[in-house]
Parts: sequence; C-alpha cells; structure tokens
Amino acid sequence: MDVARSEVLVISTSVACRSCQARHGVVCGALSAGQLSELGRHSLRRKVDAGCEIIAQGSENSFYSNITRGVVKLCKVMSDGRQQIVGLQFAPDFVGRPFVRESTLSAEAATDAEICVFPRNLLERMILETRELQRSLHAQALNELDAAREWMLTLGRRTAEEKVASLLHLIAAHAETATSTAFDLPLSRAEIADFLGLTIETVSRQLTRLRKEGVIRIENIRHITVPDMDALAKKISG
Amino acid sequence: MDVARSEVLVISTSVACRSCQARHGVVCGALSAGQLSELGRHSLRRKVDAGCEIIAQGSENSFYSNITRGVVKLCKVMSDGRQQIVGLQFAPDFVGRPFVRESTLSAEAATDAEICVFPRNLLERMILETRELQRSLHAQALNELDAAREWMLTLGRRTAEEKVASLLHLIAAHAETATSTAFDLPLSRAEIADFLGLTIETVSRQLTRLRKEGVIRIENIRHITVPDMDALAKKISG
DNA sequence: ATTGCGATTTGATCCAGATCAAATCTCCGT
DNA sequence: ACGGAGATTTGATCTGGATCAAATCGCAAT
Repeated sequence: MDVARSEVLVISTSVACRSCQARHGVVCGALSAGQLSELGRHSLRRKVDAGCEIIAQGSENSFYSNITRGVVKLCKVMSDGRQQIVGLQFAPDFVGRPFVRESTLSAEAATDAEICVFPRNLLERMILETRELQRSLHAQALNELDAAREWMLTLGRRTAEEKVASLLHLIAAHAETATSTAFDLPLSRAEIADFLGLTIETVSRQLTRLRKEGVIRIENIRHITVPDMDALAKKISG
Repeated sequence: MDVARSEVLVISTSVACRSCQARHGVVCGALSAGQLSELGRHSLRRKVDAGCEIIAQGSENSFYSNITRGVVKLCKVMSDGRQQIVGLQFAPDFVGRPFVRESTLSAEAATDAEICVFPRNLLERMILETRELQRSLHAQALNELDAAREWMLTLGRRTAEEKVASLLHLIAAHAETATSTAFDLPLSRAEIADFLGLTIETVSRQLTRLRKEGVIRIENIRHITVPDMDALAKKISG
C-alpha cells in the first residue's frame, strides 16, 4: 500500500468503522461508543488483493490496521534477497508495531483481504488513553510472542517433514471451516518455504511424501484435506 | 527454583524491594512509592546460581520476577530431548508470561544471577490497576517480539558462520563493559548450539574459523575479544 | 482449443552441517 | 601436584536438504 495515497483516503473517509465491530477487531472491540465514533471518522475500510504490501520493511509506521478478512504475512528480507516469513496474521488481528518509528518487517496480504486502517497518531493516543485497548494489544503481543517462540523451535530443531506438518497444523487451526479437516493454503510453495526456512523443492517433496503416506490429500495445488488430524499431529514431534 | 519453597520465602520476607529500584527494573520502575512498598512486603530478592531453573516448562506460573543481575535463558524442549533457546534476558528484564496459567517454556539462569521475585496474584492485580506498569510490560513484550522475529530470520535463513557471528554480536550489544569489545560468553558451547539450531561441533568449528580469520580472539573458553566490531558485523548479512 | 509463462513437481547431484570418534583442555576435589 | 570427568576441539565420514536441471501442470490471454 502506498503511504501517501492511504493518508489521503483516511482523510476523505467519514463512515464509521463497522467492519471491525462486526469482526470484534482487537482495536474496535476495546473502545467505547464515543471513541469508536471518533476513530471511525478517521479510519478507512480497505480491500487489498493478494500480494499487496500493507507495510514496507524500513518504511515509516504511519498507520495501523485491523484485519477483518483474509491472511496477512509478516516478512523480513535480507539485502541479498534471502527472506523469512516471521508471522501469519488472521482476522481479527491488529497489524503494526506501536511506538516504533520504522518498521523492521513488511506486512503483505497473503490472500485477498480486508483491513481497517487507522492513522498512527490517533491510535497511539487512544492506546495511551484507553486501558482496555492497551490491555488488548498487550495480550495480542504476548500471544504473538508465544507463537514466534514456538516457531523458533520449529525453525531451529525440527526436520523438513516436521516443519511441513507443523505448517499444515497451524493453517488447519486457523481455518474458517468448522471441521478444519479441509482447508485452502493461504501461501504458495515459495511462501511456505520462506516460512519454514526450506527451499520450494523440499517443501514440494515433503508434501508429496505426506500425500503418499496417506496423511493428507492434495485436492488441488491450494487445497488440502486431512483425513485424520491425529495422524498429522503425530508427524510433529512435541 | 522450587515453587513451594519460593512461596514460603515470599511470605517470610518483609524488606522493601531495593534491588529492583537500583536497577530500574521493569516492574519497580513503573510503580508509585506506595505500590512499591506494598510489593516490597511480598517480594523476595534472590540469588540463583548458573543452571538454576527459575520456571519449569509446563509448570504453573505462580510468580514473576525481575532480573537484577546476570543472564537468563528461555528454553523450549521437545519430548525427544531436542531443545531450542528462544530468548536471552538481561537485567533489568521482566521474566514470566502474565495472564497464562501454564508456562510453555523454561527460564533458567545462564550465569549466576540475582532476581526479584513477585507473587503472581499481586503482580497481575497491579498490572491491571497501574497503567504505567501495563505500558511498560507491553513495551517489553513488543521488544521481545522484535528480537524473536529477528532471531527467526537467523534460524531460518542464515548460515552457520552468520549464526555464530550474530550471536557474538548480540552478546556484545548486551555486555556490561562500556566498550563491549571484550566480553564473557554467558553460554556454554552446548547452549550456543541450542540457541542457533546447530550442533556443538559446528559452533566450535565456526568459532575457530572466526578466530583464524582474525575477526575474534578467544582469550579463554568463555571470554572473547573483538578487535574490530565492524569486521564482525560484516560477517552477518543484513 | 492453443499458446505461453509462471508455479509446481520430479530427478540428479552436491555440499554444509550432522554424526561418529578421538584427542585435548579445564578445572575441581583430593 | 595428581587424577578424573565433563567440556571443548579436531578429524573422518555421512546425509538431509540445497542446488541445478528438466519435465509437467494450471491457467490467463488470445
């Protein structure tokens, strides 16, 4: 997303922030009706296509957002092009790093998504003013920290097969279907590789291996079925 | 640390928490004089030897602490024994995971250390009551999250040499000497391996390689000198 | 339907780091 | 000073996953 353009849009909008309320967004869920109305006057509901960069690594944090639909990937890239996905976020997560000027990572829509965009200054003021918002963002930060550390174990100590199984398990847990036994992958093979610290070839080979073992079925390139979730879980050494 | 024993000690102490104040601990730095005095009556200053387990993975979070001296490692272990260090904490960091019943990781003193121990219930009440404490712990959680994600990049995408250089750089940045060009390693080779997702043999080989290249001098097994910090930094691809 | 191109899979080979196996080094207790 | 045991280094070899190289698939544009 282009920063200058987004600021123009923020100013021009005047509708209340209904999308977040509907999804119990982290931000809107913590605000009073009055605050919600003030925030709504300056916020913007925005559709972003898969691949759209919401925040660029190294750019100024000039706005924050709530995801209301879709999946966002957080990514770090090195100067020589190597890159690592360091987090996946799902609705209704908050996106952004409060209280730091420059972003150390990029946030990019992994699927088509919808976000609710808030101007930085207004939101930071509300965080400092509103205990419940602070508490709620603190809770999300702690949850993300738990997830990041769990993933550090996966990156540092699990085999390729365990890594792929871990990813499928993670996606299944966040899938929107009730059963979560069949789901769409929000990531391409290249993105999966960047999340797992592997190459696309290894990811592909491990997926076909899991398929041949009967642990998963690959309905098509982006759609997986897991006949027996326990069999998948057994692939991940605890 | 034995949980039952620590609770007895907490109850029996009645001195104010002066060690934290001196080090501007995350907790004590955020409290008023009155709160400090209440907290002090229920807190405990405690020396722990290197290797002492402060929190056990899977145990109940029944207290929190502030580090006032030394280094604490956060560690996750798998049922088959593989383990991964997922964070290092230095004075005056806060140790513990507020608002969650069971710890998903262990915290262990990496060096001889001193911590200030608070009972869980009292501290959680103070977090909810005291905006400044909430803010301060939120800030620490966000910093730890940044550090965890930076380390995910290291674990997933850097080579063994870059990993070892990254670790030395990290330690140097937290060293207590002003120059930080010479420092003690708070970790054994085995712990370094568990932090970097490598084996001890690879860690040892990369250290001697950096030594032979003149990037570091190994004064003795736990003490490193870096003649030129830029040369070390150049080993870490950005 | 056909073409074209990027994404994915599959195959062949390579190599960074793991594993197995000794030497050394450190340092503690006697 | 003298064991002795664990920690560290060094050496030899192996291997999981990377790299290089082709197919093959999926699908959008014509």
